[in-house]
Amino acid sequence: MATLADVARRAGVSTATVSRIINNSPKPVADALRERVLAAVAELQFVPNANAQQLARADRTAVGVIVHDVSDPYFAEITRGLQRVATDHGRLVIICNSYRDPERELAYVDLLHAHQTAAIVLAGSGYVDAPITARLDGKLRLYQSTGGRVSVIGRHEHAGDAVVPENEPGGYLAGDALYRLGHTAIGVIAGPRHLTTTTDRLAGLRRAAKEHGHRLGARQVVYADFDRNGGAAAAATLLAQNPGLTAIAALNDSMAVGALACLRERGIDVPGEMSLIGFDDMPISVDVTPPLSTVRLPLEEIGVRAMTLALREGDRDGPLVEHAAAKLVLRGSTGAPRG
Amino acid sequence: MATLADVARRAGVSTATVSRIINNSPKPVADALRERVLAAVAELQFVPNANAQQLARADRTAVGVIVHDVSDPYFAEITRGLQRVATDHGRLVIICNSYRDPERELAYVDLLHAHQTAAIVLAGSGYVDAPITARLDGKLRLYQSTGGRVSVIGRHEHAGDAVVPENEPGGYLAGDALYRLGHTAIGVIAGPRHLTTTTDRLAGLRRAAKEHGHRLGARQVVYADFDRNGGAAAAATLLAQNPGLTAIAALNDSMAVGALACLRERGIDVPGEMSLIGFDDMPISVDVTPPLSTVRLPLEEIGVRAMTLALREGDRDGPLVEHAAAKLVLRGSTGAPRG
DNA sequence: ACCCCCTAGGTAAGCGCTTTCCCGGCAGGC
DNA sequence: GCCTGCCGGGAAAGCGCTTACCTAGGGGGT
Repeated sequence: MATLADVARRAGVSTATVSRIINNSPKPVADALRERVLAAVAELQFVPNANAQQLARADRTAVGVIVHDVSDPYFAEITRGLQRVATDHGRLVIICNSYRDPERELAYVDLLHAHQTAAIVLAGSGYVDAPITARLDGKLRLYQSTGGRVSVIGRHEHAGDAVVPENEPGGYLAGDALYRLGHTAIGVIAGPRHLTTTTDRLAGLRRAAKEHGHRLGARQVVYADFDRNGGAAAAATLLAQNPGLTAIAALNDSMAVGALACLRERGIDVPGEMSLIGFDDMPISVDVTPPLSTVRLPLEEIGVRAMTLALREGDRDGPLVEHAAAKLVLRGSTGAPRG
Repeated sequence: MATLADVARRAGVSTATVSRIINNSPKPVADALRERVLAAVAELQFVPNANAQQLARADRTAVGVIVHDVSDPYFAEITRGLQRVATDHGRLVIICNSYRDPERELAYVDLLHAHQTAAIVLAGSGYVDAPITARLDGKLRLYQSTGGRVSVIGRHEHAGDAVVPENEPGGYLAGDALYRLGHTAIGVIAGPRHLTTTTDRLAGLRRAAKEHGHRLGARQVVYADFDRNGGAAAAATLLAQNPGLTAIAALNDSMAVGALACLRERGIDVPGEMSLIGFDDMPISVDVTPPLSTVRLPLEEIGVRAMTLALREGDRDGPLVEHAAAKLVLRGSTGAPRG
């Protein structure tokens, strides 16, 4: 492990000179020296210790990202946007998966704080639980008070900037579309109860129901895990609990795909006998049969905007909140109920 | 930004004592003091500076992961396995996306080296280009010489441990299956030319062709970008260049899905008029219509094994190389050629 | 010819921790 | 009652860098 001092000794100069050269600081250095030092760096294969650099400079370079799970396409797409912007700014990104565990999320905030990251981006961490939210908020504020920036994707109930996807309006869009088509018996495949993404989207659906003179009864809503198999199981439950069902709204596309598989298995034609609508507009939605009607959220763009906020200089104008609009995308999985 | 010294002052003890307490070092400390210090830590909301800790301790904690793109389902699944193991070991994971750019990959190796990560896991970085491979190898060796561990997913041509997916045998499996069904005019949608994943899988396909008394001509192989749209475009090219084609092998499932979309668009029945086989067995493969025949690679398990290797203590027995077997999965997208 | 100032490089003081070494005091053994 | 040994705690030396400050020359202006 060659150090700066080794290089300095080798080149016969002081460590200050070496430091200046490798950081190409504005201070002028004679070409001869520069060459000699660079040669020494190469010979010794010197790689500066980033920890020492950060400590000495007191600057913050990397940015931390906490998501539920990068392997979930929803977060994968957001992450892609986050990464792109960070990379453009020459920032290293540290990605942490919380796996929807609030405690793990809290631990990661501490960790990223301890590592002096320049910013923390939280994606998808809207918890219904108030104590959790308060603790998270406390940690984030502390982090901010030491100079860190925070940017949240989801409900804006934390310190820091936010880009909030229109989940409630999106839910409304889905419900409204179904009711307009003439459906009256609608089943909902919801996500985990403790996430605001679930409660918000569901609230939108309920608003649409009300507006059309209906309501969603307890057995019309089944909670699942935001993944394909959860969706398939929930669809089965829904079918069993609601004999006259003509439409299903899933709160994300993964679950909708699972529901579709369940329906196919039972020989229920979509959209002939059952309409199905998803949420998010994942890339795969267009490739299933029939292609999935859904509510589109500009995920990658959300990531881009969140990282842009996280990297902006100065927050003199206080926290910024941006909204990302939901848009209805009608494809082949929805239609009017049969006669 | 409260520091250790602040806490010490506040509690009226030396920094050494505070350090011992927060790290609960084996050295005994009187309970009264401990309480006082802990109280001070809480009041000041002290969060230790991880950079300073790493510098002082000279230990390595985080582990770095370099993948092409986490938002690609292939890498998402591998990453999930990597993460799980790392988390179980209490390690922070730093994920870096190289976007298949060798230069960026090299830069990331330096970066992770500089940050004193305990290990670097490289996923998917098999480049056909020899100079690139050599440079990568040089950097990895240097990193190893300073105590870092390296673990590679893919061809084993680097220093360090490796888990190598059986790409060539997998390609053979796909080709063999097609020829056995009676196909003779087979088109191939390959990945980027500069990746060994492409060349290895293609080599397997060629071996199968040869064994069955055929060969793959230049216009039977089209290179694309390992993504859906690349696959769709390649399928169109293949169709145009090979009038009598009865089967297509795509070198990954994303491209196969794209090809499927292309065929559907043109009203070509799968598998009636055209058989299609993919590679990887992505989660979505079972949800398209018809479900995709493919070659399964245990991706998450590959991730698990790679991280396990990366985290193992001591390498007294030299680098370890493990293989991950490919397995043929026949579903609905393949059949015998029509009459 | 003198002075001043600018330039190139070195010296050394940190950055926030950890840890070795040392010291004072107490208990126990003889 | 004195010495030994142990225990709790502090002082201080780093870890590998950066950078403010200082110094020694050398060139130009008058």
